[in-house]
Amino acid sequence: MVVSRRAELMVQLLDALRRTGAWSVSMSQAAAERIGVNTTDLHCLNLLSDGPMTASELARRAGITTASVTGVIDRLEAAGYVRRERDGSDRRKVMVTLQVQRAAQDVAPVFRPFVQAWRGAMDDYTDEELELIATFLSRTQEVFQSEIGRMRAE
Amino acid sequence: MVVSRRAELMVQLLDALRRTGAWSVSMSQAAAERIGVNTTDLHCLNLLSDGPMTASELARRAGITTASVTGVIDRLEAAGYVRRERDGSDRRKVMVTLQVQRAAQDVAPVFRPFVQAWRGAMDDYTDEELELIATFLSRTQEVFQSEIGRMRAE
DNA sequence: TCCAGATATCTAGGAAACCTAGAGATATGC
DNA sequence: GCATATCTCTAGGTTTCCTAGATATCTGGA
Repeated sequence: MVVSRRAELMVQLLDALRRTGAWSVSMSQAAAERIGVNTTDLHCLNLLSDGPMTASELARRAGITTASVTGVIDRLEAAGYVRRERDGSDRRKVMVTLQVQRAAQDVAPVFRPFVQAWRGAMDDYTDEELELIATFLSRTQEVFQSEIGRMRAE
Repeated sequence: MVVSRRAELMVQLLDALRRTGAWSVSMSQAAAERIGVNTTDLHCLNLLSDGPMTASELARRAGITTASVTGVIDRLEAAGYVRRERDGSDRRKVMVTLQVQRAAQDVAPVFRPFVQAWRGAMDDYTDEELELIATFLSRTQEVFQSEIGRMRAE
């Protein structure tokens, strides 16, 4: 059976995406261990780097219950990585803010060697090629986001 | 302060990689829930799709202890997703083999809508562009692999 | 050949993190 | 003003993970 070059490429690319995801999980585990937090807590720090959010929203985005997120915030706050404060306009809400300086101080050094190696691996791409890749990642993110939304809705 | 276009692009790309990793975690959670396994077990299925391996190697690659992997294999075997068999040449070893047909039957449908949507998002890339992206993912994987190795070794 | 040490997996028991259920505090709309 | 809804937290149970050590098997040297 003849398979088109295109179809072959798509299978190959999908496989690469799957494997990259697997390696990304391993990287998170290794980094979390170094930093001294668990992988869920590190994932939450990652999400919080998009900006402050309420405890509920963090729970929703992290895929855990609001009961569990209380523990996550407790641990991250004790470590000094986040700040918890009541929302002024709605005092039921708890805004969780990443302590950027403090978190970067502990997290950045762990990822620095990776980032440097990865920059090196990107050296021979042209700016145009990097833009193409960035767009690819954005599109992939969008698909993840909408499909996850659909999966959770159904 | 003036920042080069290049440096800006790298920061942007690194950020895209970080976010994509975060979405990938959410996708795994949502998929695992649908399939009816936990995320560790799904991660192991993912690793086993590279081919059969011993219990120890699975533990090492998944980043869990050999004690924990026993439980993982127990659950996956009970669900019919893997087979456990003693290695003929070294009877201490347990080879774990993905039951491809059986696993695909339950796992593929969960990812099918994502794959279709993602294929759609890739439609307007040329074959050459897809090859570029595939190479980018391979390189990124290699960096993950070597850096994780280094992190665990130190 | 036999045995000591190494290796691979599993079992037992405890710790960590997650979940469900519901309480307490605050907000909203009639 | 009060009933209902929303947001976070607490309490208690479950699952999954880990550490420690048991069991089975292999390897190499006496």
